[in-house]
Amino acid sequence: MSEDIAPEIVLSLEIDDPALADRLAALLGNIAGLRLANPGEKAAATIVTRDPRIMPDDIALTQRELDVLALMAEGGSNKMIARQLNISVHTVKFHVGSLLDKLDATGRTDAVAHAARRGVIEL
Amino acid sequence: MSEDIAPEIVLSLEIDDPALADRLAALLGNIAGLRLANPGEKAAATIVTRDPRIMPDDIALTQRELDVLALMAEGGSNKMIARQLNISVHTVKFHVGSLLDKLDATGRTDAVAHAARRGVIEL
DNA sequence: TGCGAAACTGGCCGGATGGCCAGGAAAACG
DNA sequence: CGTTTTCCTGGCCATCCGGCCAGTTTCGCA
Repeated sequence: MSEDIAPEIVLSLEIDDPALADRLAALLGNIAGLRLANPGEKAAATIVTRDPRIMPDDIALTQRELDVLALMAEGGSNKMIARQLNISVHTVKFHVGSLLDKLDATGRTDAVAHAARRGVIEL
Repeated sequence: MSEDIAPEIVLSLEIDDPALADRLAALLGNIAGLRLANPGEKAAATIVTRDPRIMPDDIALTQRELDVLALMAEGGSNKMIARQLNISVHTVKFHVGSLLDKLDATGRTDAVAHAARRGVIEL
């Protein structure tokens, strides 16, 4: 009988789907040694949905665009990216333009943010 | 269409701390309507640890810098940010400069990426 | 009361960025 | 073979970005 301390594990929920969130909350609501976090409370762990938001086919990124995008996320300038990929700055600009278009972004920063949100890249 | 009455929720664990992972696995192991994912199995949700990588005090961001940073992450240009915050473009540049310095970033895109990685902002 | 930090503003300028134009080369596919 | 897609390159140019200089105001705190 280890009746010493009750190391209650606090879990927080970050689930978009309301139905799933409700079911999880109901299942986890009354388990000994486990508790759901109150709003604002810091939790030991978080339950999240790992839904890789799927990219519509019509805005699928080409391999080269993914290459450029990855280097953009590392803070690389067009010149640096060009050197990395052994292509000209013009070509980098071309791919960046396509990325801005496909990701519906206003600039390279927005493009990286959008891509990260969609799970296309991992920061 | 025969729909299951008891749609088992499959959860996967992504916990670094072995002790915490074990305790969670034990607690969640025998709950009706809930199951832990087998290796490779895709889960409805994932339990992760949210370690908010703490920002060293010497590079703590001021409130205004956080304001600017948030708008940067939305893809805002200096001009747009200036309008949003009712300050001049010069002031925005001033804060952006501080952010690049504190976040050790080469540009605004890199700054947003760094901030997101450190958990300073949420994309 | 004085001092420092934060916020704010300005000018200047080299370089980066993004949009537009126009093409060429190679591979896949019907 | 012709067509499409992807990748690649160039020029031109308006705008944006970021770094440098210098300044004022406001606020909290010693």
